[in-house]
Amino acid sequence: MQDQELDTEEPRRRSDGEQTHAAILDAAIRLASIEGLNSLTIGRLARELGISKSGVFAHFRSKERLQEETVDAAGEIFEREVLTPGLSAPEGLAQLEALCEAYLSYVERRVFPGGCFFAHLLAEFDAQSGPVHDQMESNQRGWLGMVAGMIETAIERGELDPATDPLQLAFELHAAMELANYLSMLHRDPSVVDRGRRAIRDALARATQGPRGSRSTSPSPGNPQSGG
Amino acid sequence: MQDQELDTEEPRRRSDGEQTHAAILDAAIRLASIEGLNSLTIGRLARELGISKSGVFAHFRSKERLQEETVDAAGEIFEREVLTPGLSAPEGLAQLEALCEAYLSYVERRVFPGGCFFAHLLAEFDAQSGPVHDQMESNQRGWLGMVAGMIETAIERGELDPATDPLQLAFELHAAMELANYLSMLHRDPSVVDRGRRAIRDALARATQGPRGSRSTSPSPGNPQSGG
DNA sequence: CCTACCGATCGGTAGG
DNA sequence: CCTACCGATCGGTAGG
Repeated sequence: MQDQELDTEEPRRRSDGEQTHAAILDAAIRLASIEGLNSLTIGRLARELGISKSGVFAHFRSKERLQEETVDAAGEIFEREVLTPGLSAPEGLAQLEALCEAYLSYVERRVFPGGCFFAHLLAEFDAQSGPVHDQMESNQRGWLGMVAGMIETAIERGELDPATDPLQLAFELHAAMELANYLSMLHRDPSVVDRGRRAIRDALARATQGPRGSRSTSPSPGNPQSGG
Repeated sequence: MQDQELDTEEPRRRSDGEQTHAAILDAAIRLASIEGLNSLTIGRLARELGISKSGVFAHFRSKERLQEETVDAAGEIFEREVLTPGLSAPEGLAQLEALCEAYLSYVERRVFPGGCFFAHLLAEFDAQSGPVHDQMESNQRGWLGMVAGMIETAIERGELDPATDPLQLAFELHAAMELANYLSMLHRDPSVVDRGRRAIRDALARATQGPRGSRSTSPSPGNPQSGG
C-alpha cells in the first residue's frame, strides 16, 4: 500500500487500458466471425469503438499482432464454451457425446455472431499459406485427434464397437458439426443444428451396436480414474 | 460478307476483348478460390495480367459486377466438372454415387487452386447479408435438394432402404464432401479426399442394407425412362 | 489515448 | 485498351 496522496487517481488503475484492449478484441472477434480475419482493419475497429485509428494501433503495433491476439482470444472463448463443458463429462462415450453437444450448442447459441469462428477460419485459410494457416492446421489436427482419442477410450471401455475406425468416425462427426454450423448460419435457422445432432446420434448409435446390430453383451464398467 | 477493304483489319474480330475478359475472370476465379471473393481487387487483377486498372474496370463497370461474373463463371466450371459427369450416370443409386464421386474427384484434381470455389464462398458469406449470400443460399438449397432427389429416386427404384430420410442422408453426404475439401486443402494432402470417399461409401452401404442388414430381397428393376 | 501526417492502394471517372 | 486523375481508406510513424 502506498500513500493516500495517490488515492484520488486510483493508483495503478490498469482497467482503462485493459478494458479498451479487451473491447477492441471483442469487436475484432465479432467482425472476423462474420466477415473473416482478413476483413479486420484498424480503421474500421476504431470507427466502431469511437476512438482514433492510432488509439487502436497503439494496442497491437501491427496488424499481424491484432490478428494473432484476435485468434487467441477467440480460442479462449471456444475453450470456455466448448472444450470445458465437453470435457467435464465422465470419460468415455459420455464425454464424446458431451463434446459434440457442446459444439452444437455453441453454434445454436450464437456464441459468435457469425457462427463458429474457427469453422470460418478453416475455409478462409485452408488454401492460404502463412502463420494463420499453420495455426489452423494444428488446431484442426488437435481437435480431430481429441475426438478420435475419445472414440478410442470409448472402444477400450467397451462402449463402442472395436471395429470402429477412430479417425474415420471422428471425421464423420466433425463433418456433421461443421456443416450444421455453415448451413444454420446460411439459412439463419438454428434448427438446422438438429440435422447435425441427428447425424451424430445416428453415427454413434451405429458404432455402439456395430454395423449389424451385433453388440458386445456386457461391456466392462471401465475405470473412471484412469487418464486418457 | 462485306467488301475486301476490311480484310486487313479483321472485321468484327471479337476475340481480343473477349479473350481479355475471359482472362480476367479466370484470374479472378483462381484468386477468389484461394482468398475469397472479397479479396478481389481491380488493381490486383490488373497487376497480375499486366494491364491497367481502368483496362480491367472497363470490362465490368463496377466491382459488384466483377464479383457476379466471377461467381457465374465459376458456376459454369462447376457444372462442367461436377454436374455434367455426375448426371451422365444412369438414374438412381448409380447417379447419386457418380455425383458424389464427381465432386470428390473435382476436389482431388484441384480444378480450382483453392479447392471448391463454392465451399469457400459458403463459409465466407454464410453470415453476411447481400446478393452473394442469397445466391449461395439458393445454390446450397439446389445442391442439397438435387442430392435428396436422387436419394428419393433410388428409394423408389428399390436401391435404397425406404426408411432412409432423403434430406438427412443428403446432409451427411454433403458434410463428408465439404470437410474432405477443406481438410485436403488445409493439409495440402489430396489423399484426405479418401476419408470423404469412405464416409460416403459407408453411408450409402448402410442405406442400401438398412440399419440391421435387413434388405428388401428383390428390388423392382425400376424404370430408367421415368423422370425424377 | 490524441492530432497530424506518410506512401500505397482502393473503387471509380474523364477523356481519349 | 491507355493516362491522368478523384476522394477515401489502408497500415504505419512521429510526437505528444
